[in-house]
Amino acid sequence: MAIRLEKSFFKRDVLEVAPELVGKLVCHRMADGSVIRDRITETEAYRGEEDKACHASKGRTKRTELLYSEGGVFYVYLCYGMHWLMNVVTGNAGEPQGVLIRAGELYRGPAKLTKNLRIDGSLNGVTAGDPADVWFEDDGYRPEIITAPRVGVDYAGEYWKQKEWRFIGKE
DNA sequence: TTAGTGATATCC
DNA sequence: GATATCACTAAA
Repeated sequence: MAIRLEKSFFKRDVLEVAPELVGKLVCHRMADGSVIRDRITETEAYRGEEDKACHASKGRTKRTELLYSEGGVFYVYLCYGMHWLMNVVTGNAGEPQGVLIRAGELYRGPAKLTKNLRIDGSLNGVTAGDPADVWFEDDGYRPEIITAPRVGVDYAGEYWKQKEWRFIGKE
């Protein structure tokens, strides 16, 4: 039996939420009522203004403002003009933190995942669960988690580059 | 390895 | 208004 994750699940430190999100299911209800699901196999944590790889490191702007809201809010970002990347804000309001959903069991790769789940900018700022049509489910699956350095953060410098804030579910 | 793509931030 | 940047993918 699958349990829908409560908003409180996201109101914790991103370093607690990110690994726990691995193995969970992302669900998205379509306009016609059908639901698309995929199991998360890989996440990454982005935390704080001091984390140069985090968008919030550049300061609070219209775009990053969502990261400062409280846990459970989706932060969907268009990258390279054609790829939507899906994040979930964690922690309390005022603490810029977020989990990037990097890959699913069916759709590997952050942009493929959003493409196949029909995630796009219209979901930016939507709260998970609630009346929203996007939410997370826990069906009891607990994969073994392995950590690794984050991807695509060369520009963030050695210190942040080496942080093992990438969480991958082991088969 | 490179092209393609568009929103955002930063610089006039 | 103009340009540089970007947490990517697909094709070669």
